[in-house]
Amino acid sequence: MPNRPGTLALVLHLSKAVHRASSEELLGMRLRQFLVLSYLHERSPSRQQDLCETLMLDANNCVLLLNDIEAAGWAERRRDPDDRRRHIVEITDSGREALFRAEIALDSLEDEVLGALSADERDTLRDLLSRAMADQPAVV
Amino acid sequence: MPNRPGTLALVLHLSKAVHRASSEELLGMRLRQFLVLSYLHERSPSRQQDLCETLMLDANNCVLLLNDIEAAGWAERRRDPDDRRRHIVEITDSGREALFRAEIALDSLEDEVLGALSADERDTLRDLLSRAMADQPAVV
DNA sequence: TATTGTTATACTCTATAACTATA
DNA sequence: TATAGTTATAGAGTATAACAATA
Repeated sequence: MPNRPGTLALVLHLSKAVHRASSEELLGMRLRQFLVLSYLHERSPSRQQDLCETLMLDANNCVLLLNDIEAAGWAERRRDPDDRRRHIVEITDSGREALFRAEIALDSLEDEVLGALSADERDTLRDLLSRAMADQPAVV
Repeated sequence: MPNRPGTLALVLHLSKAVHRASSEELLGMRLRQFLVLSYLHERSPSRQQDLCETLMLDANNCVLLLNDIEAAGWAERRRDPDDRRRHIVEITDSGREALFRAEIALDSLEDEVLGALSADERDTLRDLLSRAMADQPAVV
């Protein structure tokens, strides 16, 4: 009969710890907004649909999130000329600056949350998580 | 300027993938109930307060969660004779059985979510996560 | 007076369904 | 008819404050 706290349970707990440790005040934005801008920083312009799927957001949720981000001036949406039903999302210079500041803040938060691990161990952790995520069906 | 998806962002994404992949139907209980029973399986009887702190649950949230778990017959609460303000929580045989079935289900889910990693790599991941979690301030 | 647990309440996040426009 | 995005609405999860019982 298994009993040790499983790997997935640990992932859930650590995620909760990150949510608790992060605040809008610290990042200058909400955590979910940060994740969107991080995505856009790597792939911009990007189709709204791809963004939603990769970040595992409901279509509805995605719209509301992008509304706020666009209102903050961090990204812009425009119609795809090839298929006017689609939206193309692109990060703005202001968005990159906000993202940069948030990343600095998140680095210090990472020191806090992963303080028990050495630099090498954090690299290992990151590599393992990255490969696990790449295999997720929802991710494009 | 940093740009790679950070380790913490990966933790958040993987956590979301776990939430998405798990269902009450699959586990026979809710994910949050599973986490409580897992805790109790290791430390039972346990003070309600300790349980709340370790699982990073609000006092309120903890009460509601334990209400449901107790109603399902998976755990019991009783007053602490030494301090009648406190509650002692103890898992029941029925709770252990339900936990066991859920763990079996979660194992297959782990295969799904961590399918990209070898057994050794999963052990490494579990070790790193476990040590990171042990260092969290909220955890008793 | 301080603490543990509970209740009441509201807020955030997420999910479902119906609607608009484009194809 | 089908799809991308939006809107409206409800549900789940979480947080805040007031309360009761006990110390």
